[in-house]
Amino acid sequence: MRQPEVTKAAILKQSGSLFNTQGYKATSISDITTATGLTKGAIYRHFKNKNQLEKEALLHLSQIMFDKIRERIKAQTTASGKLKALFSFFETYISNPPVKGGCPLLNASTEADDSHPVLRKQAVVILDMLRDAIVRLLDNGTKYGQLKPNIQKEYYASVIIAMLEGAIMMSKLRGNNADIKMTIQHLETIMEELEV
Amino acid sequence: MRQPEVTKAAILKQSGSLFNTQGYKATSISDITTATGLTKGAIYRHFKNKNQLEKEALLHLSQIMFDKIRERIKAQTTASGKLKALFSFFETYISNPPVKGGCPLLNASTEADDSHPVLRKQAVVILDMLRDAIVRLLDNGTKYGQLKPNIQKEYYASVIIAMLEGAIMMSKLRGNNADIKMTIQHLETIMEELEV
DNA sequence: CCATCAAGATACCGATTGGTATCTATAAAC
DNA sequence: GTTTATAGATACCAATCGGTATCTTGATGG
Repeated sequence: MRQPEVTKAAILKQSGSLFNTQGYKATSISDITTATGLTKGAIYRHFKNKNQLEKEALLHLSQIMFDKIRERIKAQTTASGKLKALFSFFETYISNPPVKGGCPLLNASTEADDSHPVLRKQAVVILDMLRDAIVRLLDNGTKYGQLKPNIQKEYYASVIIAMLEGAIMMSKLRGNNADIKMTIQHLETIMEELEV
Repeated sequence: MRQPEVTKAAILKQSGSLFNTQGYKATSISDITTATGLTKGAIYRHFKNKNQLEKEALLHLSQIMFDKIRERIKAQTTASGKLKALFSFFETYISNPPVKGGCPLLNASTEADDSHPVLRKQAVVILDMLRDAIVRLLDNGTKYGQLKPNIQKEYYASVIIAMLEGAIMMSKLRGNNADIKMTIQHLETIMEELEV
């Protein structure tokens, strides 16, 4: 019954969920041992310290997120359709969250930006991945003549991410998805303006 | 030299700064005693427990924020000018922050939403105040014929707040104000569409 | 079937946590 | 000038923190 990879995956899954709901600092190693049924010995065998566990757990959370996004995007054929699929993914973030506790990028960013360089660096990487993905979608849209040429891609990527993350904060705080719905409605009108 | 109100104000100021940069959970009472030069006895005389101190400190932070916003808004005469003044206030949030550690609403929201009901409730109140202020600005704009009639005020308030908060997260994480600048540029084009 | 080595459990460490009980000192009231 | 109330200091508490050293257990290669 000894499967180190399975154990490590279980630690990442449980700790990721706890970090994303309670916060990184607020989640203790003891919280993770009770959640996993393992002991400190098992955890510190796979991760050299808590910082490293936090970093890997955040990466794991973002991978879950990106997998779900990719899945939805692949089902669409046009750039505009793919972007709208991305928006609708975020709309389900409140009612049917892929990971408990809201957006891992938002949570890690706000907790880490001033006091946790390791976590912050990992969050920057994730933000870059998200931005690059959106830029690529826009770029393909213009390349295949689905979107207007000369679109300021970085500009729209910033606007889209800002709106989605800000809306998640609002809806998460209020406990309903009214804000995220309105925000996505606006993002969809932006998209229509970009279509040829 | 005994001035309880002054002492309480100093505790709120210092603890607010610490909570907003390090996080609420990550800031200990000891951190606050060293920052203020006071002792635990002084702090627990003015606040019955840490939760209460956190709540009042968040309110104090938001008051600083709203005071600065009001100041800028008063200098403008039109609804559109007042809203643009609000945007430009958030643009200075990174380079010249009125409170260290980014937006108190964003920070408290993401930390509290799943695990800290007291702080969360206070954050909801602040979000409501911000939203109401924007709705009122839009309402006055239509009333005085400066903005188009039949504007969906709640819709635009949501969009504006989402964009500002999301942009602060991004710029704070990256350590530059490129994202917030682009986002505000977009908000200004939205405003121009709303003008008569 | 046994030796080996790593996976994981147990037990412990000093430091720090939020909180409290008690004491001292100071400013104001009379 | 003495009393009184309270602001604030000091000293302490059990619980918990992240981390480590050590031990036991289990799977595997020979």
